[in-house]
Amino acid sequence: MVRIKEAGRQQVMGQTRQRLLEAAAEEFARAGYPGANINTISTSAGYAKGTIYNYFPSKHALLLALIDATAHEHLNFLLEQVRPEPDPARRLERFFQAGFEFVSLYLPQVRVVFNSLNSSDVALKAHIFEVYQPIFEFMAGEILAPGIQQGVFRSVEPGPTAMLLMTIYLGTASQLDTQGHPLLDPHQVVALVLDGLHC
Amino acid sequence: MVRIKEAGRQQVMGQTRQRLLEAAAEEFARAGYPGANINTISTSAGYAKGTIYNYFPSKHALLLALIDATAHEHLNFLLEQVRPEPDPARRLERFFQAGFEFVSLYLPQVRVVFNSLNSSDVALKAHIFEVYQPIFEFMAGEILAPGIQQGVFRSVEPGPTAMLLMTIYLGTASQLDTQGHPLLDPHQVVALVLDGLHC
Amino acid sequence: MVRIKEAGRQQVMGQTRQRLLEAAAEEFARAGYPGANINTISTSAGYAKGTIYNYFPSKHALLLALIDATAHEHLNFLLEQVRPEPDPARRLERFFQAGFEFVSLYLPQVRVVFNSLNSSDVALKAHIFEVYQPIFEFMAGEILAPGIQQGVFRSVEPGPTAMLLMTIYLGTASQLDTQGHPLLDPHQVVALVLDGLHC
Amino acid sequence: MVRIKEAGRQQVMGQTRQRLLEAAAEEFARAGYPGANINTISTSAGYAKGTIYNYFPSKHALLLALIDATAHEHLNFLLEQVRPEPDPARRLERFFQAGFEFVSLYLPQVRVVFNSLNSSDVALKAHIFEVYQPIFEFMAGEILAPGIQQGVFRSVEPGPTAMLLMTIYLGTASQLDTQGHPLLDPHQVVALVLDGLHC
DNA sequence: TATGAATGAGAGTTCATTCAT
DNA sequence: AATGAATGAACTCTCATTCAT
Repeated sequence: MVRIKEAGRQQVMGQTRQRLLEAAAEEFARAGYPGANINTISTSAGYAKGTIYNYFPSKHALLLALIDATAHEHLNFLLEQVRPEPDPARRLERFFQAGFEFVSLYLPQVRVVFNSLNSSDVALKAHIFEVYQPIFEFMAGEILAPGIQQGVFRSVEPGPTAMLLMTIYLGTASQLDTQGHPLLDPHQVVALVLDGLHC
Repeated sequence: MVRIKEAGRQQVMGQTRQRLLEAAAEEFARAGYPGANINTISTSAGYAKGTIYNYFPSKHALLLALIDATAHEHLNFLLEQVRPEPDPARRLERFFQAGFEFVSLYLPQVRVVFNSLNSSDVALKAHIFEVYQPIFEFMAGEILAPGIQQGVFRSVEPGPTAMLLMTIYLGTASQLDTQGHPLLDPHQVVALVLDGLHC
Repeated sequence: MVRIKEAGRQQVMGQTRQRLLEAAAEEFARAGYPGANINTISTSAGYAKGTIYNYFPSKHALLLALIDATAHEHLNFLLEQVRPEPDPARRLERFFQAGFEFVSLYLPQVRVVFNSLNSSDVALKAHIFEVYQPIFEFMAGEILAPGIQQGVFRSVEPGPTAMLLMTIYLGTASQLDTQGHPLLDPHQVVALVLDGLHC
Repeated sequence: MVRIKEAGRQQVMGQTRQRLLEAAAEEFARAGYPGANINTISTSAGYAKGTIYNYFPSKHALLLALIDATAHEHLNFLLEQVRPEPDPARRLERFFQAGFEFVSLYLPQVRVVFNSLNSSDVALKAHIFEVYQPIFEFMAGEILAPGIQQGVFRSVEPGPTAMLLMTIYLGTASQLDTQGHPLLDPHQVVALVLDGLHC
């Protein structure tokens, strides 16, 4: 019985936490981390001001938690969409397509990550690189390396090229007009990148 | 005599304004606009905290002035470096090289512009697009269009492609390690882009 | 139970608000609106400086709230003291007596209203006239008009005369020496005014 | 020659000082003493910010100088207009008429004096009473006392009654609508006061 | 005498955080 | 677990005043 109660509480807590993270993404994306208002986050999630401190010890911890959760979702989404495709060139294409789709589904979250990446907080950037490491590795190890080996891609260095592609991906996908639609067509971006990589 | 005095004062005012803009670039780049501290800007420029308000009526006006000045320098620098080269492909190459060089010379300024571009302030983004319009036009009208006409580049639409290249340029050039060196080699970026554009 | 808790909280909030309004009256009266220090108000009410912003969104909103509350008290006090008296001349007498008494009971509040009336803020003056309208109407409609009808007062125009009497009332009642005692005897003022009005 | 130069300088200084005092009256009347901006005063008088400090050592000294100059003008104006009339009742009438006229001619100046009188700065109020003493004495000694002696006025105490009348005068004369016209008709005020004083 | 760049104390206001309920 | 009144450090901005020219 205690166990059931415990489980119920955990579920409630999980739901509350989830709502708070979503509201945090919106607010951080809207105003930037320093300009974001923690009280606004809590109330726009439907709770009182103090509630958020039952889940996150500080504003900064909230940002980190949000980044971690986003990286986790990001990776899962990409792996799920891209891995079924065996061909390296098509994988790269799918990567960009799925990536653009993820951005449109999780726009505030991605903007928070992307803007944090452009901040000057060294520790924060390091943290993001760390949690995004699996995606870099996936790009380098499961897309570029096989493509080069199979003679589909030019013989580039997988590491720096993965960095370049990720930079292009995040930079282009996060350029949006006022309605939130991408300024750039993912196909166009993919075309340019693929032409640049093909043998 | 009055004229000389007047000129002297203007020079002093210009110098002060210049110093304040430089300090503002550093601080905005370091902390982002909402996190930047105006008093820090003024004092780190060597003045008392109130002095900055003799030159810029508000924090936001300071940001706009900084962006305008940067766009102006940016354009002049690129035109001066790129226009002497007649060949479109080499022009594009020089554009990226000069662009990366400008970023390394004016790193904080560029970061401010770039981060502002990723902010959610619609009016601010519109302003940036407006003052950067000449560079877009230069890329579209004096690099891409002639290249396509001369059969050097594939027949892409100059407008959107200029946008894409500018996005790639700014996105890659502003990725820097902790020492301020670019994470990505401009040659590599240019190579990818040129291969993507060539016929 | 929730209800009781809710009621308790409302009471606390009401008490805090009340204390802040009293402290505001003192400070505004002492230094005038532009010279008043909001932090002083909050701390002299026994709270930290930020607390006042939980109750009033700005210094100006605080002034308006204070004026409204004062007008409300002012009207209630006068009606309660004056209405029991049926005779118009004695009503006028009681009006001045009760008015002077109110001023001595709510000295800072009245000074704030009176000084605001002498400010150059047109919107503010209009607001005061609006919230004080019921007292003007009481004077014109329930003192002067019946008095004229009953042949006790000369046949003056109730509207402008009410304005004149209110001006004299507020002007004389708010003239106080350094100990806060009125410089002028209400009886003397009433005598002058009544002699001026009698047939 | 030196003398002439000296005289010329004095005249220039007198003119500048005069302009500054006029601008100060406008600004103090508009915004109240604490809200008034010294730089605005100097520039709206046609000088640079610093100039005013060549004439008045501080903002407060400027206020005092303005009050002194106003009291001086006020007294001269009233004496000149009222003394030619020998009859006490008509003197009182002229006093109010001339008083209202002075207010309309020197509106900002009078408002500054009147508002200063309603401030809580004890020293300031004492100063005003001191410089306005001659007007009080004129009212008591050259209007009320003769009127009582000649049996025109009721046997009131000249001192407090002078205070009452001055309060009524300043209070009613300074009530103005948004166009700067008096809310109250001086004839009406005089009628009420005279009826209250007559035997 | 007039100037205006520079100063810095101090204002109004915001908001991350605490904690008693 | 949720609340929201209270806190006070820190922020943007104002402006009386100084002083070298």
